[in-house]
Amino acid sequence: MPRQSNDLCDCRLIHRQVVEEAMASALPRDEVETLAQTFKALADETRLKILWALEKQEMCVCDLAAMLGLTESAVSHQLRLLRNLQLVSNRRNGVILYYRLTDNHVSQLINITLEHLRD
Amino acid sequence: MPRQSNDLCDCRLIHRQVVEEAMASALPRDEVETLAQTFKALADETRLKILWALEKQEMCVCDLAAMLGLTESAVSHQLRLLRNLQLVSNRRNGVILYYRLTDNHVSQLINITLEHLRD
DNA sequence: TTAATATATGAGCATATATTCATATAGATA
DNA sequence: TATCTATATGAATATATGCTCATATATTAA
Repeated sequence: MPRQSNDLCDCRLIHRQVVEEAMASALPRDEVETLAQTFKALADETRLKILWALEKQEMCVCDLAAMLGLTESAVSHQLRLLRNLQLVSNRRNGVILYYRLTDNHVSQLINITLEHLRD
Repeated sequence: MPRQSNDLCDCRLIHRQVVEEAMASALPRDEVETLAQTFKALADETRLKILWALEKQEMCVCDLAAMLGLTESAVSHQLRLLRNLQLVSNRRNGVILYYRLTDNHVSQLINITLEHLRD
């Protein structure tokens, strides 16, 4: 097993040029992280259902809990995650917090992905 | 705490109509699952790097391992996952398996998401 | 056939994640 | 002020996930 300890790695290198090209055109570290973080937000059925519902109308925490059949605590935890990523925002009306999508980027992503999956 | 045991759920129901509308326009179960599965595939930095690289050129397992600084076993496990979702395919040339994207749907999704993140 | 190489796979481990339960907080109401 | 309500949060738990190590498989070469 030919190994080389150079600046690339310490495992086998069959196509050195290919590897160097791939590394040269790799995504910047921060963009990979942000991409992964965004897809992680969408990689959960509960969050997908929440985002899908908020695309149509704003909803409070207990409405979402009722819709999902989950505790309000579970929904609140997920909303915090989505809030931290600025995917959802809320407005307060008295005691009730109404959640909505911050913008339409997320729902666009979901819809585009749906289209891809449907063909 | 007013509770009702009806066909919706057993938690508080503040806006019954809103909840019913949300449930009526909810995504079908299988589409939510497929969506989540797809986003899960993209929700990992290693897999994103692999897909990004394969968008430019086909690569074998050890090339990918060299590029990523991971063991070939780790890469092989991720490739199996991507293969099962039919996001990547391979061709054999002797002992070497060359991996490529099955189609351009995935890279389109990544690129669209990147654009959204950049503004 | 035997040995070597490239990749695949199963088990195990460490970490991440989603939910629940108990409790805290903030605004409304008496 | 005191209390109630809607939501938030921390801790705990169960499950999922990514990687490593050891081993298996498939193709080539001797």
